Amino acid sequence: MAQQESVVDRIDALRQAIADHNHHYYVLDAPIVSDAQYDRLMVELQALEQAHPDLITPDSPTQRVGAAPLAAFGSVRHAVPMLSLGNAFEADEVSAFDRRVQETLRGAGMLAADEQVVYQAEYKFDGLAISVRYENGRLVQAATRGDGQTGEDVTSNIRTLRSLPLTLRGDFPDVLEVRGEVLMTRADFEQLNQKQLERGEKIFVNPRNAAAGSLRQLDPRITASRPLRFYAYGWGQMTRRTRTDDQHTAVLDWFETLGLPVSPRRERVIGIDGLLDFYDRTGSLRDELPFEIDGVVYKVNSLAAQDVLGFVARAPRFALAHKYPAQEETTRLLGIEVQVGRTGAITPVARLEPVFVGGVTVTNATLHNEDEIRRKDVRIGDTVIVRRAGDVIPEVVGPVLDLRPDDAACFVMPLSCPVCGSAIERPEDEAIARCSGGLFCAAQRKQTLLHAVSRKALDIDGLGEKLIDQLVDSERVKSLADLFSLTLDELSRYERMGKKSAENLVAALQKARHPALDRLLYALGIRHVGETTARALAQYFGSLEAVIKADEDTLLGVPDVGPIVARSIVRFFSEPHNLDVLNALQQTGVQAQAVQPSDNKNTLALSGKTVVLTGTLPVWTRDDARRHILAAGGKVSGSVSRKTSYVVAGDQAGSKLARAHDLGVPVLDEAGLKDLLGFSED
DNA sequence: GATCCTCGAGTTCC
DNA sequence: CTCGAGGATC
Repeated sequence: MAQQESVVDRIDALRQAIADHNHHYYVLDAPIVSDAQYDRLMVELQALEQAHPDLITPDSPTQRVGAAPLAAFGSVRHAVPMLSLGNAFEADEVSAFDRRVQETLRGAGMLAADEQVVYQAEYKFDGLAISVRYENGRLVQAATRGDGQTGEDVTSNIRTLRSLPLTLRGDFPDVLEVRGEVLMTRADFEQLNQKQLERGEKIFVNPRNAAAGSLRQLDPRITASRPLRFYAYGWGQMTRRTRTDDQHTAVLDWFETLGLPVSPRRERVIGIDGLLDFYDRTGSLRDELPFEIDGVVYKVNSLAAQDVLGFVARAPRFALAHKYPAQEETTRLLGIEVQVGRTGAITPVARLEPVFVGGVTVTNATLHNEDEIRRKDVRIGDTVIVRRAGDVIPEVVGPVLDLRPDDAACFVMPLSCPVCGSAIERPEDEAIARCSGGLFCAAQRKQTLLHAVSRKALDIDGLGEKLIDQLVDSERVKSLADLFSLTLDELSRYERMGKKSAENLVAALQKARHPALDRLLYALGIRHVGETTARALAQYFGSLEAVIKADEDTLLGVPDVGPIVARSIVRFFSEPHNLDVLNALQQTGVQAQAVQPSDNKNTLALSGKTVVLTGTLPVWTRDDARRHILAAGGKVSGSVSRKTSYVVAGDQAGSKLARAHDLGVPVLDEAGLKDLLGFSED
């Protein structure tokens, strides 16, 4: 008997401890035991319950994953309807909302003439709205929003969320319907997808879909394995309010004392200025939050005032959702075309039904390569999710499988180049397919020319895609050298070429006849020779002739040149066609400026240092900063590593700054960089 | 041989 | 910016 007693006590103690640890881990975000210790408690409890099945209760933590899979979700009628919120995108819509609230409250004598309304401002999570019902402190039911009146019964799935207590603590009311959002953090989402990938299961396109998919599992064991969180922001039926206060914020504070995870940021703000300020501050934090939000929500903080304001149709008049421009939208994938790049790389491009996302209308997006299309499983005719996040370049995230039409077609890589008809080849171990036509292919010739005249190469202004198209199509220009024999008169005959434009172009060509050696080398478009390698070659050899004469062994002596790059260079200069072009260039008076192979390297301020730039600097552009660093003997790199000497961070610095902190790399601002470079400040 | 780091190449819209 | 792949390093 006594032994039985102690088993009961032990089981109680274990359950209490596990609930406590869940609370610390998920709600307070401050775990007090290790995962291993937690697991040991759980294992002990399971063992005891197995030995004494009669002691198992439904709110034991072992019973989070309860019964067998469901055949279908039942439906639940909400005791108090789950409403949607009015939406605003623009500041003047928010002003109008605030004005209406003021008028109503003044009319009811609840707001003095010169008084501002007090609001609670909070995140609008991008997840799923859920209502969780507690009776006598026990979790008895959970439902989705559904149509607002009736939702789906997801009780057994919601019970598996460890952040949600199965029993409330403290001074709880008899009946409490907690309203909140189920979501997945970005980090958990990434991890889940990683796991799905390893197991060969389908990956989710974004945290929201992952959360929705996880919650809509008929087998709660699957839901239990998914890292879902819950944040409370409101309530439905509630038999008693806090006795102390009559404020929205106070009710949520009270929820916290009941052990419920409450929306982590809720500020009291005053008047329209407070609202818009919160919107702006949150907007600049948005990309760094651990979860995704699609806006913020404002609620009149006084509950008495909320009652007075009441409801219109299906939305409360006391609350408003202020949304950020969508970073993701869905649209239709009309087709997949291929582009031919300078090196012959065949890039599939998605043609999209125009869609407004992230502030611009997107019609095209790269799909990178065949593997990428397969990995994302996008098909022509699919409804796809398009994202245009912090970075500028739109991206097809993935298909909405539920909306896939029966006739959706897979992309097939063409066998021959759409421009020149040459075979398209893809080496076994490479991701990229290439047109084998070389410079026989007009697309490759055009891209090669565009590359040669680009800003970082010969920097010839006034030679855009349109003109190059015409020059190449008319066969007037077959190689880089032909550009330099263009005359004012013949240029004027091309479309959209006025006299002034033609003069400008001829002047730009004249200026480009004496490029720095590294620019010329880069302009030639030798495979594997980019800006950095071109500079290294120029430094090492000093003249174009020396580079042409160099054999593979000599080239291997150049920093950052290995066998593949060396072979590529030798091959380029042994190609008769390329030598012809170089001769022709010389004929038209193009002569690279010789470079002094430098040896004063170690005397400069930034010799041997690697600097990474991130964010927007207050005065200099990125390119200014780059040039100054190079001039001081430093290198500029794109990614932060342990070898990075400094990170120069400007406004809106992102992941690189975080990584710098992680690795203990010194961080400078623009002024710090200028100090280092010996610029005087004034 | 593995791992880390850096470079090259391709990309969208206005 | 992001990938893929070449080069350097241990």
